[in-house]
Amino acid sequence: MINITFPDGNIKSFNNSITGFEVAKSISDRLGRESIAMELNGVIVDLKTKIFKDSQIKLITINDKEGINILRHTAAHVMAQAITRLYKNAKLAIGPVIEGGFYYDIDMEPISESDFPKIEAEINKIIKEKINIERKEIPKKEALEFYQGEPYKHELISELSDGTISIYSQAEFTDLCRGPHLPNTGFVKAIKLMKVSGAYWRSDQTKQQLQRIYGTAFFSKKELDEYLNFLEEAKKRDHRKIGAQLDLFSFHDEAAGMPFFHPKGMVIWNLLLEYWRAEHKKAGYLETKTPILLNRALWEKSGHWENYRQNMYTSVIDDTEYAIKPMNCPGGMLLYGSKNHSYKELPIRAGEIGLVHRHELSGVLSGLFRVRAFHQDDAHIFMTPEQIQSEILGVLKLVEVIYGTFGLSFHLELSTRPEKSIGTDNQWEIATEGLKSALNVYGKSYKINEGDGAFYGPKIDIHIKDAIGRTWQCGTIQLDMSLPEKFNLVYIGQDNEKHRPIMIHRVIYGSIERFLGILVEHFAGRFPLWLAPVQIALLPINDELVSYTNEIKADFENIGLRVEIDTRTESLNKKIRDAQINQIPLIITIGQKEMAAGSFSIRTLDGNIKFGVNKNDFLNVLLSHIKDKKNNMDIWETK
RNA sequence: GCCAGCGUAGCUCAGCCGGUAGAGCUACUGAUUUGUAAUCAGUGGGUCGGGGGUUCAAGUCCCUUCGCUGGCUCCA
Repeated sequence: MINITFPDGNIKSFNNSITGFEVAKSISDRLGRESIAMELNGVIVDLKTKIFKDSQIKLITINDKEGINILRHTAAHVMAQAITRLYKNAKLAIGPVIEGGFYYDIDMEPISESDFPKIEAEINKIIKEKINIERKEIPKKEALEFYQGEPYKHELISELSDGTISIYSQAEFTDLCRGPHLPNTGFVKAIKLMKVSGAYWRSDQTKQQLQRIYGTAFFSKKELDEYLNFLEEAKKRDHRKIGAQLDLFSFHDEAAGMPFFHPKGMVIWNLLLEYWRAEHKKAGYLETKTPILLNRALWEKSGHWENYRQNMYTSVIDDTEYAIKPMNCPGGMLLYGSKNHSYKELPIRAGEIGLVHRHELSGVLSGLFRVRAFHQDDAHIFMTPEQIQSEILGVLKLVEVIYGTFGLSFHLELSTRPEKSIGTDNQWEIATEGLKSALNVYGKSYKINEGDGAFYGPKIDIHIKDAIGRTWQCGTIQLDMSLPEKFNLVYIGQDNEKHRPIMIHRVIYGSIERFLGILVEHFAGRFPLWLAPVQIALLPINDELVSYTNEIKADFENIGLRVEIDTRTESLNKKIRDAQINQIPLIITIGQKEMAAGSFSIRTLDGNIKFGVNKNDFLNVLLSHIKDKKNNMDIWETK
């Protein structure tokens, strides 16, 4: 007899070599049906694993978080099985679980999404068959022999340490796998192939290109549908689509990856910068501007010519080579170096809305999210080592204020020294500790990415979370120990000696283009009043009211509101519809009643209408809503 | 840059096995003067992404090039 301890502390006795499944069934039929794996003494294993000694177990059911990864892992096997049935020459590489689903890299003839129905039909057949999934452990030697005809598996196994190797079989299909897996294929209730793309074996361009087939799987059709709805929702928010609909920006073949901003897009752009400037001024920043085109000698000095050359646009002018800046920092270094600095001046916080160009690979361009020309809301802070902590804290506080205004929450990640890096151990120590202590004082928990820092210094990355839960890295704070050295930047200390300043690069919006794109998706095109390109649509209900409505328009414009009047000879319904489609937050219809009473009927984007609103009451509410940069669309809400 | 898919009017899309391009919306014109999500009628608008080829004939087939989409890779 052995004793099994459950998470709630209960202990039950069972016969030796009982399996997890039998334990589950002994508790309840339902648990027997819904359990798919178990945590045995802290390790997640198959439900069929036999238990030989007193153990702690936690059953994992289809309702547990761990369950979904096991499911998707099995789903990847089921997909691979279906493909090997349909494509006899297919050679399997790897098939991991990823966020939102799984993929399998397979060496096979190129396929397209039109092949999916056929594969899915085979997958569903395998699921219906409820094929038992068996784990076997065999010596490495035997595994190598078994996978003689599968070059990728063979390579993977040969790299494993000697000893036994686990393989999983379901009917004629066997795959090298650590596991665990579902008890049988019938547990995969809802599976869908998502997309296919090329991927290199081991991500190496010189190696064989494989077909990477993506899929996702859930324990129920309902969850799958919910997930597909989420993707649908994300698609609806696509800034490329909304940007065109709302006439914010466009792209043209003549300048691939370089956005053109339309007047309405520029309204948002300018408001973002206006706000940025106001907050930075409060935080003690100065604003600077450096040229876009700088000669080769500068880029050689900064190291970009050597390290970043393939991303830089270059040109020859009067026999001299020039490069269009991909980063603002070298220009910023020249600015600092253009005069002497005393320790009394430090910290110097020099902001720059800098236009940079980077020649990104054609395949990676994507709307405003990945462009070849963009503006960074850059700033270089020059300081003494003692000021690191307070300066980092200052940036974090600014980040909090600015993101908060848009209703974006965020989390922090610290990246430390990578293998390939410059600088001394001591410098890295000071810099990394400086960042850490600032983060600790700031008090928000953060994630550490060991070895993920820039070659010139450690950094803090700031990831924001949008309205539908997606995260985006926007802000970053990078300590740079290299550039001040290369440009021989100094300040005169209290000791009357020259000292090397510590420098940080930091951005908050990151790329203004990209941040604007994120905001489009975050708000789904429904910008809060303070940001809306057009805040109010004025709709006279007939031609006789046009001149009175124009007077109101002039009044509104005089107090700084952005207003459009719709004088087309269309029905009121049509005008309302168009204003709503254009996401104009407030629609004011002007009829004889309003003109007589001097009041407004105000319709908001949610379709609610308030009739007979007093003009001054309305303006008071409206102006304070805008001034406070409120995110809620309901201007009548007081908080 | 690599793989796959796509590119027809300002927008969304149709166009079969090759036979010489079509709808809705938009724009414009006219009528209608509208009370909270599409009034009616008419007119205009396309070197079918560019170049080359096959063919009596190419939006349709082939090659090439540019761009877009999804990935890979890169970047961080």
